[in-house]
Amino acid sequence: MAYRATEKTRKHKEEVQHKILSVARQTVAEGGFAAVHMSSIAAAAGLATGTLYRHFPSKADLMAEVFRRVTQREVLVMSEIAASGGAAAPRLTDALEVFARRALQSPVLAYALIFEPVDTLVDRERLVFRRSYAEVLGLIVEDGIASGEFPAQNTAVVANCMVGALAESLIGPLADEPTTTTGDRSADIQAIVSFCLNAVTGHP
Amino acid sequence: MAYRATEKTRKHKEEVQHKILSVARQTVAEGGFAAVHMSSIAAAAGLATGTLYRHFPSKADLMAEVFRRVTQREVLVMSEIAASGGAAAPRLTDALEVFARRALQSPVLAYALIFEPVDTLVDRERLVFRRSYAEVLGLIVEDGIASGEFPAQNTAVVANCMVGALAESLIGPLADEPTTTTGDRSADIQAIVSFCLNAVTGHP
DNA sequence: CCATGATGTGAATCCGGATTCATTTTGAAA
DNA sequence: TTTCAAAATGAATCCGGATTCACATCATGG
Repeated sequence: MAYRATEKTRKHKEEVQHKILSVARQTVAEGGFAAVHMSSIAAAAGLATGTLYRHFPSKADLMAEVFRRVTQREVLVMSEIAASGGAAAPRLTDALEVFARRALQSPVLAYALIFEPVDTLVDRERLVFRRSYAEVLGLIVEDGIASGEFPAQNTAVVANCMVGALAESLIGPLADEPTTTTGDRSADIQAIVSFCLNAVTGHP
Repeated sequence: MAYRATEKTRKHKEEVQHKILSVARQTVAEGGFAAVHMSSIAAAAGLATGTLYRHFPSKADLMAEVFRRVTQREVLVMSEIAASGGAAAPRLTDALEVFARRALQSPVLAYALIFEPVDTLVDRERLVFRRSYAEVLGLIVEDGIASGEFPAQNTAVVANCMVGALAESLIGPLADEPTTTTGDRSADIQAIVSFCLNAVTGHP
């Protein structure tokens, strides 16, 4: 026995992985998944192409990992808001608004996470991602129903509808190449939020 | 001068093009865009691969054309319903229901048209497609506002929200491999329709 | 029947980026 | 210092389907 992994080694390995993921994340945030190439990631991370494969079995896996990390953060932000106490309606409003504001803040990333075609592995993660959002929103709606704020309704479907409404109306338009200059977007946010609130609040 | 295109020739050319488009459409309907290969299209149409390129400059163009034709039909169906007379609310209901029913009738095609990643050219068409749907729905909402059935609202955003809600809640779930066996889907349709109607009808 | 250009053919080529792997470098222990 | 194994390297390879193209066939008008 003349070699054994040690603390230092392990730490270094972790750092490298982190570096790779970080560079990849940034690349995605700037140019979407389409802009990601193993060679450029390697270059930007100060590594050789082959080295990436010491840490990730394939580009698809790397992309999936990046996706997972970014979306986890996003969902966390929303779920924290959802978990805050108080009436359901304002919580729902807040949750929807956060989604919207964050999306408009980093449109490229938002587009990448919600719509951009990548590959099967990432698409699978995307499903999880969307479902997570739906779950968070669904929980709020359930609370509202329990407390009598909202009428009874199919929370699963309703939650999906809200996710779809947000995605389509906010990010869909971003699919056009040039990010349309805006500011009146905040008006859009209002419209979307009241759309969803009306829908959930219903009226007998 | 020893050759000139004639009626017969032109007709034949058209037939071949039609055949190609038809075969391609069917392939997409059965297996999505992923299942389309120039070679198999050619084989199924009884042609050589190269022949396809006599009629379409590239696979992307062929796909885009297929997409365009199929979606035109779809939008037409909905817009006819939208244009029928009567109050806005029932028209909106009908329009949404038609979308839903058709989507569930051919899930693979619906997924292909709404979500499946293909290529830039098709993605551009998809944008047009979605916008067309939104326009149709938006017109109904405008009618409703004009007639006092619905309160004033941002019709453009609202229309997008409805398209998103439909897409996400109906077709999103279809992204899972095995088309989940169903029947209770019609319950989902009801939930989606009332979601949208509540949203648009609002409540003072 | 001939000349001409359109149309059809399908095997060979192209393509661009992911992936591999023989080689070199580095770190650990003895 | 030496030896073993992990880690790094990056040029060469691989890949699979779109695309091309040299050649054959067909339709047209003379």
